[in-house]
Amino acid sequence: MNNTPVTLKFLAEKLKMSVSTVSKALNNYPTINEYTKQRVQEMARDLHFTPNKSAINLKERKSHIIGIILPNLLDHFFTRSIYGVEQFATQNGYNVIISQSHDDLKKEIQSANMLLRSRVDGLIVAISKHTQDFAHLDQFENMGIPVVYYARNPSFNLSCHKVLGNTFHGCYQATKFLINKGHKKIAYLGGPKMINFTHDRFNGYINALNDNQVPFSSELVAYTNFDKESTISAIKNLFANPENIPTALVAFKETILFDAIKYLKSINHPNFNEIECIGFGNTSFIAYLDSPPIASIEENPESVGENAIKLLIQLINKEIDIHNYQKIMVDCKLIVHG
Amino acid sequence: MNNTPVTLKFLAEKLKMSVSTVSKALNNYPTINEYTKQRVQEMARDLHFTPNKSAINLKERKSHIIGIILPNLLDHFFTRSIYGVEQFATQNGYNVIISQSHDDLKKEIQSANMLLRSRVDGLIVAISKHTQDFAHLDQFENMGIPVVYYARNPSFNLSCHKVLGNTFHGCYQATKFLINKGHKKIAYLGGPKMINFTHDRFNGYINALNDNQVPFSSELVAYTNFDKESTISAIKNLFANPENIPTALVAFKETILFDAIKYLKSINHPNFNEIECIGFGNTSFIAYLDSPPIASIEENPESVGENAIKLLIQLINKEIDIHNYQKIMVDCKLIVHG
DNA sequence: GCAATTATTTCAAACGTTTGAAATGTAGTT
DNA sequence: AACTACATTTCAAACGTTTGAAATAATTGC
Repeated sequence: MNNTPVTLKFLAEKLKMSVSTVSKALNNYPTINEYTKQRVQEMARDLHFTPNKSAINLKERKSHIIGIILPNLLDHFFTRSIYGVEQFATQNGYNVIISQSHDDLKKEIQSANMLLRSRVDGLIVAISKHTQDFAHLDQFENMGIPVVYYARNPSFNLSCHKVLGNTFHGCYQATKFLINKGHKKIAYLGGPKMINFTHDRFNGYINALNDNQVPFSSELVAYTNFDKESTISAIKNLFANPENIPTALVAFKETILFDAIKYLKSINHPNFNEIECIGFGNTSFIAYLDSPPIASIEENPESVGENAIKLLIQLINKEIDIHNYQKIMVDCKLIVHG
Repeated sequence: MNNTPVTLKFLAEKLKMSVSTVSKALNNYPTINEYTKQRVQEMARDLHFTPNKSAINLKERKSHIIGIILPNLLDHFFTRSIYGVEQFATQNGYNVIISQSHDDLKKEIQSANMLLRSRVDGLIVAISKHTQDFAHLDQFENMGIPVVYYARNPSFNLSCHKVLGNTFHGCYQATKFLINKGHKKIAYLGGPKMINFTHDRFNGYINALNDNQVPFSSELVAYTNFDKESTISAIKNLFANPENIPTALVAFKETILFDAIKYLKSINHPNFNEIECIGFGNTSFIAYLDSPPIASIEENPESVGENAIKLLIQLINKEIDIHNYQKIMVDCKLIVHG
């Protein structure tokens, strides 16, 4: 039980030398005598000296902390993205503080202010569904703290750094895959219209249809807010016209397919066995479904996270100018199951 | 673009008063004149003054950071537990740094050292599967930093603070529920034997059998390491003796039931439809399974996290002596589906 | 043996805040 | 006018580190 904390001063007194010698010895300054260094380092080891981060932070005017604001840790996209961030951050001497907004703007503002008070050296943020005003995030750049937007596209904010999945291309690939399998009636089940990706993905879908001379039908497009009721009502619409029943389905998100498939099964839809589905996600759980999607659009969240942190660190180190706004697109990959 | 950071000194110069007056005005000292306070607070607001946390931390000899080491963010138990921690930590002015060990002892040691260097004010840890030596965690207590073990029981470490699910009782309840439904042949599918909970849960199972005069058969007990192969081989053992086929199954973890159920279905087991399963977990996914478990043992991870952080903060505030080791058990709840 | 180098150590200020003690200002009392 | 009693502000040190400049010690050359 050591009451006196082991500081440089403490070591210096023990060794009967000055604080600066001790500091320089530990930091391996060339002007310090080898023998002195040895003595200091030995003593530091024996007494379990750990430099006080707060003091260093104060001196260096850095916190060595990177903040992440994201909607939710229950969504595997985000937890997987953290892997990419964490690893590279740690390697570069940064700690990561994660704050969840729960897709609530108020909570996002709170998180931002909290991280600002903590004087993070940089911020990575996946904005909430409802973020249209960016004042709480702009504060950071105004103070010279770089911000990288990732995973969700802040389209209202033109001047910012972004790392996004190439969701257009992912949806294009999926649609093309279905076309190649012979499908002519492919439905698109989008997410909430206020999420930009909904439209990017829709464009991927449309382009794939056009490029392959498959006629587009507006009856084959519907949107859901992710909740079960909304998904079922969208599905009802897609299957409303008996003259125009889809045989395949591209969904904004794999998880909404679960509700969709379950519903179609529950009503014993006559064409149920023909319907082939693909969604964004690649959840490990689909292995357990009786009628699983035939493929998944893997978004590579780890890579999205890794790109975000790499860019952020370059910005922190001023290797890239903070106003030289970057946009990085991370490719998706179609994973065919079975 | 403000190059000069807005500090107390900066405000003081602008206002032509001393740094200490500014500081005290912002902290609402009673000795400061009301009018002065107003002027200072107004100026602070206008110039977006944010107190420098590093300086405060240095002064207060606190980091206002709480570390969490846990195996994995992909496991919903842990992500849910974070909800409980985060909320209460934030309310008390603490930031949380989460570090994943990936159930790897080396990584856990690294994380511990990293958090020690960051001089966290307290640590919450769910140990890795392989942690038997606690030197890297004992460091904290030796420096007077309290540690709360949670979610996973560090049975090799007798003197420590613990917050654990009452897993014995959870398993007891589940077994009893099955008995009440008329089952006589209830199997127990445990996790890896090196995890203590495996045995606690087994004891819950056994006690429920005994208390209700259901005979025990060692043929109805098997263990898995969580991976698919291991689970299937355990299931094969449980169903090996045609004279003694189980009609119900209590599993260490809901997710292993997925592999189990899938396997039984795949081999078209004759009694498949009779078999009723229960596991620890309560995953939202089970809603999408065709043959879902009939009930789940909800472990209340949020509550486990909340209890851990509350205890930790009491320890930090010295409301409880660091050597007065506490053990808190959080109840499970049986959730019957359908 | 003494100046000129060079090697090594120490000084002192700074980072931004807090806080008890000391100083100053103001008003009230006699 | 001198004194007390407050109200208010400022001083100064401290938290633990870093780092350029200054001081000191040791070594070399002549």
